[in-house]
Amino acid sequence: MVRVRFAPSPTGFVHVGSLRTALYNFLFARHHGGVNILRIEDTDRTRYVEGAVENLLSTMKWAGITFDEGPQNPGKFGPYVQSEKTEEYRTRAAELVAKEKAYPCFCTSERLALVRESQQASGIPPMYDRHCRNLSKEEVEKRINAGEAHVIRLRVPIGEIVRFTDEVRGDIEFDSRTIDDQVLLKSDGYPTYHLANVIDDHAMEITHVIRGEEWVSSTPKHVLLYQAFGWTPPKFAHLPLLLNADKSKLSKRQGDVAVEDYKDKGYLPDALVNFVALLGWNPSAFEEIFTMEDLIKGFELERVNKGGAVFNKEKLDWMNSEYIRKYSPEKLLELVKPLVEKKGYEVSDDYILAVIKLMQERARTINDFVDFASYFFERPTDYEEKYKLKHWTPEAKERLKEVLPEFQALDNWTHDALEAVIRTYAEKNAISAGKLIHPIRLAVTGRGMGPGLFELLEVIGQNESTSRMAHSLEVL
RNA sequence: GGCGCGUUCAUCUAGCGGCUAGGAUACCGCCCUCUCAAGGCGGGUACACGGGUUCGAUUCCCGUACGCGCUACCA
Repeated sequence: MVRVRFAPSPTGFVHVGSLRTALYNFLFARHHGGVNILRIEDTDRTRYVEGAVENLLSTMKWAGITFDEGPQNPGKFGPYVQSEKTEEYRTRAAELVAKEKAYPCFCTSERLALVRESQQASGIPPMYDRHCRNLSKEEVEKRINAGEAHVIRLRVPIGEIVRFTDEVRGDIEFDSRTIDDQVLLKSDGYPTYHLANVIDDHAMEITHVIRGEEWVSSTPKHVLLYQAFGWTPPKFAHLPLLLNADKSKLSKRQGDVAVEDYKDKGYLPDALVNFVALLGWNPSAFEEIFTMEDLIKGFELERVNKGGAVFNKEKLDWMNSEYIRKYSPEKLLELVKPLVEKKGYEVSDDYILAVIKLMQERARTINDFVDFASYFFERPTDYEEKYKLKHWTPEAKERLKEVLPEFQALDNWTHDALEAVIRTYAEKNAISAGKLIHPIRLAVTGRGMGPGLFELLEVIGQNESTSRMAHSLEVL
């Protein structure tokens, strides 16, 4: 039975890279009919952020990623929050000390800093100098009894090659002399990631550890821990990193990295999930739009790429617009309506629906429906300069002045009727219809692009449209 | 610096010894057209480099270069 876990630290927002890791775990579990587990790794009390867990939960729900076991729905392997089981980590650490696989270390952070400094100065790789590795039992006991602060470190064996097989990268090996005597239990009594992670993965019977590439270097430490405990390690799969445009690890400094940012900007969960799924993995040579079911069906660890993937926002935009086009107007209404209300526009659902139908093919995000197309909801306050220069000529103004009464007098305000008015006028005056269409678009929307003018006028309505035209003739 | 991982168009990728190296996004033309978008048609751009192995390497092996990750009592 496949059992995988997503194990984030509640330190704030959910990174899109974390979203992908969570997604791959989810897809893998579902593909194999296995169990997807959520575990909160909150062993660093200094980085804990209030509300982060709630935010995580709602983000996962938004993205459509579900968990079979976790803090919200505990299975029999709980607790699923690491800070709730510190006692066990301490017991386990003591067990390793008793087996001489780990040892107490009394070095102060000041001494550690000094050691590191001098190592770096002389060009030696900065590692713990194992100062406390061979303290006598008596001395250790004495100092502990005296209440001296200490940590527990892993006693890394000397002269061994530590190997593991990565499901996406193949065999990887490390010389144990390059592995630090890692701290397992901090002086505050909390475990480090390495200890807690190994204990929990074993306790929760995790079969596959699917996580980001940044963990490759610490995997030998984990392998050593499994050995020290006498446990069989799970399989490891390290995912390629998500990258900035400059190929560095995707970071906040260079753009949006929080899933919440994308949500707020009007991206659909389906689109973001689809997009992020394809960063590092591809089920097909031709298709690119996949439902969650498609993704589950096609997901294979073997097809995961090794190289990092640049998070290419333009492609996300394209994918998002694909989804917007695919959705029904009614479904979009549910998403657009809250935005309309937030802006304080008072319009009917039917009105919003009409706007959606005109904008659906043009919108890249849900926010476009109210931002980009704001002229459906309020009179434009500024007019696109370039377009104005080109189309708002004295001649155009004269012609608009001439046809305006016809618009005002029109008794069936439909796009057909509107088109007839404009085309007839154009024909009569031997000008192209565009000579009238462009200035009117500018007068009514302030913009140089958008849906067809007749449809647009029909939606905006006779009163509002004609009043905007009259207004423009005065101010422009 | 040390260790590890990686490298096909600008970007995401297909390719698992023999292909005119395919698709998508972006970009550029043309068509459609009231603008934009969509759609249709077309276009340019890639196997990091050097050695092997082989009848034949994008594909296998070894180097080099470059990039990235890790190098905390953070995860």
